[in-house]
Amino acid sequence: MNKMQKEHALTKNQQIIFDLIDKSPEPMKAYSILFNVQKKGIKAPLQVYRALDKLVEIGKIHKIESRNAFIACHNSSCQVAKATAFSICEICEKVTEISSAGLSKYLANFKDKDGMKYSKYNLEFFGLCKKCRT
Amino acid sequence: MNKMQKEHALTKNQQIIFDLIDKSPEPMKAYSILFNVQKKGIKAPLQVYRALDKLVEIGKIHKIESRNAFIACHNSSCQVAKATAFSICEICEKVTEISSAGLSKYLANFKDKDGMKYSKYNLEFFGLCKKCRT
DNA sequence: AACACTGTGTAATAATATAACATTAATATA
DNA sequence: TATATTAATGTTATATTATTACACAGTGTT
Repeated sequence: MNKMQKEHALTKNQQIIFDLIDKSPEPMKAYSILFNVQKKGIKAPLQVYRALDKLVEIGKIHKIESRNAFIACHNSSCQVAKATAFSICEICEKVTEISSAGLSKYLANFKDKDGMKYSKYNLEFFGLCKKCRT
Repeated sequence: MNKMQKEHALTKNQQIIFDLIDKSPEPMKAYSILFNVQKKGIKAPLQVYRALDKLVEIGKIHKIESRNAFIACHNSSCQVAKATAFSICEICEKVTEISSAGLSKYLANFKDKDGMKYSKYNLEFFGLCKKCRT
């Protein structure tokens, strides 16, 4: 734990929404989040989207782009959301964050034809999970 | 050209929409497509989405998930949309399809912790393009 | 105090995508 | 040829996802 890397204190709305996503076994969609936090006083879509934007920015959650849904980061080293990879089951829609040193190293070092390197990426793998394969 | 691999004949709507996307120097969004083809008799969003779905399915176009936009496939070998990679400039939004044998081989062979292999994936790299870097 | 910055609350609306139903065209097979 | 089947179309309405615009509150500076 680096003291310089101050733990980002969440605001009330951010904390409520992060807790909900973090508890969820599956990615949550914005309006489903909204529905679930209305009893806590968060009434409008914008309140949800603002918290989501911030949580994504600081790397506490990730957006699954192909599903328009959000998942808590389970990659402890992930302070900033800049290099993400997921596996997605096309039947049950289970999503798992992939943390593979080899993969992240390969992608972080990947250069395109012009020799350009990219520090930020998002990768989504699709297939069938163990359960759904049987 | 394999005779068994019949060239998919596009229907009228599919052809109109493919031509438009193919001509476009940048990814196009569904409602922008709709606006542009209304003079050709395509009047409703659903007509556009149906054509887009089919075109994606047969690999003639790809969806840029992080942008909700569509780009024509420029990877001649891409008969089916199952393994895609793009670079996206965060300033000018220029999108380029990456065709790297090394990358696609690496990803096609990637196994997660459970030994699971995925035949389908989508990868989006973010950064600054040449022009925007200067 | 004045200012900048971040977050909040609220209403309205924009942008993206699908459901449901009726019809027509294309393909296949009896 | 007839008929069954599948894929595509046309249309209306609606669902889902996300942002704009504006007013205000808290915190930390200068």
